[in-house]
Amino acid sequence: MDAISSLMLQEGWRKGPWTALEDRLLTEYVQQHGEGSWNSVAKLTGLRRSGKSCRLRWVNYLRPDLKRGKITPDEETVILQLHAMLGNRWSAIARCLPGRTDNEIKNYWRTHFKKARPSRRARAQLLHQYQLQQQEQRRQYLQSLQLLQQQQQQQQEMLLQQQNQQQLVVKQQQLEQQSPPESDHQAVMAMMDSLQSTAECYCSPVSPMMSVPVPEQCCALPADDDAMLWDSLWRLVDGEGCGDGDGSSGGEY
DNA sequence: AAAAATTCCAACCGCCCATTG
DNA sequence: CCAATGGGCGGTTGGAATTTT
Repeated sequence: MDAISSLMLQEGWRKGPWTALEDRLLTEYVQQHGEGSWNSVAKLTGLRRSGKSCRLRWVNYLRPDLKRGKITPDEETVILQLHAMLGNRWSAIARCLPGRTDNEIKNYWRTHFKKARPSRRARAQLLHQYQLQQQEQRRQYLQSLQLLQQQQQQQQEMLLQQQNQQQLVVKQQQLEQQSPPESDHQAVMAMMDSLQSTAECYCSPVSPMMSVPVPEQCCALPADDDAMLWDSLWRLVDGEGCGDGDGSSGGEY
């Protein structure tokens, strides 16, 4: 409690819910003197309320032109459109909705549209959807990986076959030329080396696909504590959202 | 049926700006 | 020019009512 508030209480200022009598005194004051000069309400009526408190009570509750009851779908549309344009400028939005107060609109927005942590049931549903999505992504990934490996294997086999055939042709040509046994042996060894290096190249354990993290590593999430999951989910959602207009609010949205 | 969670809303708080003396 | 005051505004709180578990 700040110094002014404690001083007000010491001097007998009332706080909290208004009584019917206080409402009547305030209404009579406004009828006689009009709106404004709120600090003189206490002096003239004997009401033990601060000027600020009187103004708030009048503006948000006692004003005769206030519209009671729930916000209508039409009003909701106006609120959404204006908030998209103006951001959290509740008083400006309220001026476009006769009979509604900035406080009312602010409360309505916070209750219905503010991005908040969803209910337990909603969280469970979202988590279930997320898990199903992850399973399907993992399945598709493994399937494509398998297909790619099969293709690579086939290519490798075809290449080896081609090279073997070439090797046989060359050897036949060399035999026909009746070259000396030493050089023949060297040529065969060289060809063997060449084949070996080609095969190694294709069977290399560091193929590009293998550098991609496996799904199990990608999807490693804490089993019990879903806080991190929700944090990242809301961050994802935030990233897709349209932002907050003027961005003037202090960390709430 | 009861406890826990969530929604709703009146009221307050603190900051800012305009006015006044 | 400057401090005091009044009024307006957006953010936050507290508790009753309602809904969910």
